[in-house]
Amino acid sequence: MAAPSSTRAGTVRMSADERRTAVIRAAVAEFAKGGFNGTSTATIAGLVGVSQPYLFRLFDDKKALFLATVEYGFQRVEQTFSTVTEGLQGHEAIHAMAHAYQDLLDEDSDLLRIQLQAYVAAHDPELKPHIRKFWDSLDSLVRGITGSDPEVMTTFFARGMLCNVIAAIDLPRERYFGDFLSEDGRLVECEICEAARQIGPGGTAAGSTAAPEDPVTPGATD
Amino acid sequence: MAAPSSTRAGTVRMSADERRTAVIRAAVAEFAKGGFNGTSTATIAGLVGVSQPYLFRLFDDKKALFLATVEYGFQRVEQTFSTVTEGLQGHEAIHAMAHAYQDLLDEDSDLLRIQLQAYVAAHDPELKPHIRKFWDSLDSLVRGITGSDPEVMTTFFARGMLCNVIAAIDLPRERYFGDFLSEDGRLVECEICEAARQIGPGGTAAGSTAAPEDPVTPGATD
DNA sequence: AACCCTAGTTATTGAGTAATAACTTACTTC
DNA sequence: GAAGTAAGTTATTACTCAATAACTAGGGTT
Repeated sequence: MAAPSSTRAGTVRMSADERRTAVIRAAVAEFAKGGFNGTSTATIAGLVGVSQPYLFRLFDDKKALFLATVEYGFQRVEQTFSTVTEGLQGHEAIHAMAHAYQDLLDEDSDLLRIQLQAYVAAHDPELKPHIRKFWDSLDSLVRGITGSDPEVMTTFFARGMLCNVIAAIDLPRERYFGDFLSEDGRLVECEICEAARQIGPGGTAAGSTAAPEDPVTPGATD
Repeated sequence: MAAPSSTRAGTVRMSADERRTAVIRAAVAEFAKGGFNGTSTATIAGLVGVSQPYLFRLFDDKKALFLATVEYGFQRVEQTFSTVTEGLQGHEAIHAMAHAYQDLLDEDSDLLRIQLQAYVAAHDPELKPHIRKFWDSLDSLVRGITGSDPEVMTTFFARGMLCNVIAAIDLPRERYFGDFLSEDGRLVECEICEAARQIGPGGTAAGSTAAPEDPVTPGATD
């Protein structure tokens, strides 16, 4: 295993794929803050320690970079859902997902904020079809777990969007979700449960938040 | 009543207040599309038929213009809620608000989209306190009607945020709300009803959508 | 050692954009 | 009708930013 060589400026030299991954990771944080129009490619490049023009050899243009970043964000959410629902079904699985998503408020609010950024960026006709695709993918995943129960689907996504807004404007989470938390901070009862209980085995969910695997580099040794 | 005189370029001459109103109305549409960073002051100025520098005599800077526009958007929503709940209380009032908000999807989706734009713009520390104030104002209004019932509050705002996203990425409204519509297109049953029924008089709501008065010019003769 | 491929750089351009300054035109009022 | 005030303009600045072009350097392979 050759030691990674470094360029003149001290930057470690990587394969294009590795660099792309690094860029996307940094871009999540920046785009989550500034959105598509409020984030410069120079800022992202600076964050990963690479020159601004080099970004355009890794990505066709800014939109491609943005889309790759948003896709990564959605994938991480999907992976979180997949992880926390492993071995669960029906009510318990839904409960676990809702719980996990709310926990992202504390653990990785960038994932929530970049979703909102994606939605507003969807005004661009070039971006919109891709962003709808990401949404649909998430919808499919959840739909499979809820059994397409329309009430549960609506409530689940509605509450998710409220989480996103809470993250964006930094509202205290307890304002809208606090009453469903027990003293250990875990979600114990909610309307999703109410509806979900009808479609699967009941009981108190054993939902715990798993640190989501990174979908950009499936087998990466960080 | 003197006929409005026109300037050399054919633009009608207005009082500063009237012009500010006109600017804000145009700005709603533009900011709803492009957001704070994606909308140029020149575009807005062009839309109202005024030179770009003149905007800065009507508003301190771009942020002030944006905030005035967002405030206007929130006020219109509040006014819609006030109008449709007139004479109603409890379950019926909540139902009417939920109904009215969903109807904005078809009637004035800019009001929903500019909300999302406000939320993402709240990353700016100068804007955030104002935007939270707008949110809190809306929260108070709804809270007064729900009697602060936490479950209803959460469900109501959650569904509202889902509406916003549906407007932004142009999802078919039926996907998440369609099952609660009867053949005449009106909302007939939803979870909000379920929860709301507990806090007020039951029955089928007679909610209808009122065209909201314009809060920018309270007594304007358009 | 000559070649080639890939990672990366510097320099530059051209367009867009918020904001300022200084000027002009119209209405009002004495 | 002169003077003041309020509405609006043109011209300009200082800056940011995406994207291109052209160049450099490292590491294999033959």
